[in-house]
Amino acid sequence: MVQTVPNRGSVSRATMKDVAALARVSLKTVSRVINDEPTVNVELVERVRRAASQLHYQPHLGASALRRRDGRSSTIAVLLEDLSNPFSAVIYRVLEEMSIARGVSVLGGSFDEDPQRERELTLRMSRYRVDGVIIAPASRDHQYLRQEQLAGVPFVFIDRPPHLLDADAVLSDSRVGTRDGVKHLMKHGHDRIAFLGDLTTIFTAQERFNGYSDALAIGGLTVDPRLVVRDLRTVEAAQAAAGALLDSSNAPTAFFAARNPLTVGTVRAIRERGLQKDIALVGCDDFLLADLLEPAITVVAQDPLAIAREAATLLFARIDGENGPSQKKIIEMTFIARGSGEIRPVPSPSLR
Amino acid sequence: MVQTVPNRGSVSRATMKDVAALARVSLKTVSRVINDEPTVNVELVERVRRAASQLHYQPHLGASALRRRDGRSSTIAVLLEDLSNPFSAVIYRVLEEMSIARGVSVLGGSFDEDPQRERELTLRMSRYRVDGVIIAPASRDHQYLRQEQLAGVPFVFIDRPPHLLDADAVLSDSRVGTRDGVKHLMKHGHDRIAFLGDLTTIFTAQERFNGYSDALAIGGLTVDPRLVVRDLRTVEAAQAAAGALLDSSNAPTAFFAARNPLTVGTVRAIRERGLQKDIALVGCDDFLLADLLEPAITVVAQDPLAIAREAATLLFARIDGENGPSQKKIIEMTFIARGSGEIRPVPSPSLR
DNA sequence: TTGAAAGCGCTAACAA
DNA sequence: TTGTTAGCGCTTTCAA
Repeated sequence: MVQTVPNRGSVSRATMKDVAALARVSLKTVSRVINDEPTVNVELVERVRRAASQLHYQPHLGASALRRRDGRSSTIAVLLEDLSNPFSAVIYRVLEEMSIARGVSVLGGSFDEDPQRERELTLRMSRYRVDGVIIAPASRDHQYLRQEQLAGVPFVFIDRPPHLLDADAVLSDSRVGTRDGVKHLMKHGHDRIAFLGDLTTIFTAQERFNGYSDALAIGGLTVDPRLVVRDLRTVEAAQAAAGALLDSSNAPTAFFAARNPLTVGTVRAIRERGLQKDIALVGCDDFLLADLLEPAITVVAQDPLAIAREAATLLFARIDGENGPSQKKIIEMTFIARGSGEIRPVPSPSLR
Repeated sequence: MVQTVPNRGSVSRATMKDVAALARVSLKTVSRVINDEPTVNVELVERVRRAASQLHYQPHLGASALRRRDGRSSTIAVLLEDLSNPFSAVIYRVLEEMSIARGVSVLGGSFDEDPQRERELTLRMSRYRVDGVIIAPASRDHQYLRQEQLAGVPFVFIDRPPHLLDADAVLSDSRVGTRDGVKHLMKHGHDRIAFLGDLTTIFTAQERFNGYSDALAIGGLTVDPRLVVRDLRTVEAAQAAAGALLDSSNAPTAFFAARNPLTVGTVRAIRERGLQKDIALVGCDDFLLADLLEPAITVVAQDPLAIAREAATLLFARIDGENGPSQKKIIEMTFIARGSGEIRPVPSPSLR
């Protein structure tokens, strides 16, 4: 019954023609039954269904898409920075869920902040004739997508807005979120707050830096460039940068880390030096177990679930023919105080 | 230049025919150039390339697949429990990476341990005529995939083996890994070790329980059913179960948590009671920040990277025509001592 | 080396 | 209500 050698390609799949022959009806009648068209005699429906099931018939979506007027492939593309990072993974999962409910499958892609790869992946998706695209872009020039748009493919940008292209977008209010996070530190007496940021080319990284500047300005402080380190990508880079700051003669009393891995790197640097009770820290983006660290990490959290839901809603509306002006949805960030952001500055000039 | 209203569907895509007309060659010559067939005059190649680029031509993979002999869709399916959990996310990401390198895209799906959904999703993938499938199944009967296999679609099972179906598999050595983890606790003086496990229907969950029994047997101990709680799915459920055990009259001195969320739930229960210095814990599966908790969590780690690499290698070999007997690859687990597993039992009979 | 004709599996348009 | 014919965009086959 169960064979030892996987039997490959020995049997070809049944087609509508085969089903039609077995059910003794025309090809078109099978097509009608498969597509649930109501104008078919119940008896024939029954006969076709039986034949299809007997032959294990599975419709060929590609062939169907090729011929239909709308050309729909029942596929969307979801292109994110890195599907293995928790923020992206949650977004992907929600999009998948909402797509499945519509009978649509998801082609996924990651491009790690590489604009060149973004372009390649996106244009590759066009070869699959996806019905729509949700993208968190790495590049800052999206004119190359214009042709796709003209061909009728809707794009929804998430996390970062489109540049030189008119398209829907769902964004977090990073600037305000960061501003509030930094203000929170200032309220607790800090005036030497370091900022660790991601690539300056990334929209949200820039927004977060702006929010940091805003907060300082509101408090009558100015940005001290010696306390700002940007273009950090990894836990290790952030750990090194935070460590160097802590070891310097004018060490900060608090950190704002503008992205998950940078927060983790900062925690490590602070821990290494045994300063976890003395140095304050607010992170951007929540992460699993942030509440189990000691002290627990205060963060400004994005809402990946809400972002994904909004994005899917916008995309499917476009796919269904909505063609009003492009929409921009802003999802607010949430401040979560847990301990690390409520540490007051240690009065002594030398911390160690 | 940039319009206000996204222009949808106003322009149709260029086809090979259009490119042929512009380049003043036949359709077939365009096909040859697009497919990099060597037998085309350089001058014509140049002309076709120019025309294609001018028209923003993108080949239609669906149409191509429909006609070609091998019917390849340049697509594989990756079906996992939940793409938003870190273990799955890493696997997905690696598979995506290896696929892209071959010019193949990935259709993803999650089915949350629901056998019914597994079946629906997998059969849906068949409508896309995917070239192969990588699956971490929820069900224990995979005969329904037989037809797909016969139609030439290779399947590679990961994390859990195929049942009633002959197919390749890449598995972790959960039983041995767990056994070693539990033995480690016994070596540190524990003889009342609780086991928290996932759904008993899940292969790996069963294997891990067997490993636990093995370790106890080797040490001359027997399984105390009052210390075993299974069918736990969430952090909250594990937290409640671990808490109840800790509060009981014969509380364990150590825990083995057979899956990530269960480990986290156990940590929470122990913390709530201020017992983190008294109760030992070994978790199955590593997780981010396990080393930053206090105490840091000792785990038996799987290697999702290696699993994904092996699985992709097997799958692509099958796609390339390899048709030897089905393979079974076992990936060893790694023991990582970090502190929580090295706590010795507190001598006093009442811990609190 | 290049091209013309047929047809992959399906749906649109129309006829019976 | 059912069937026939044409053709979606491409590759195969075969002829030039």
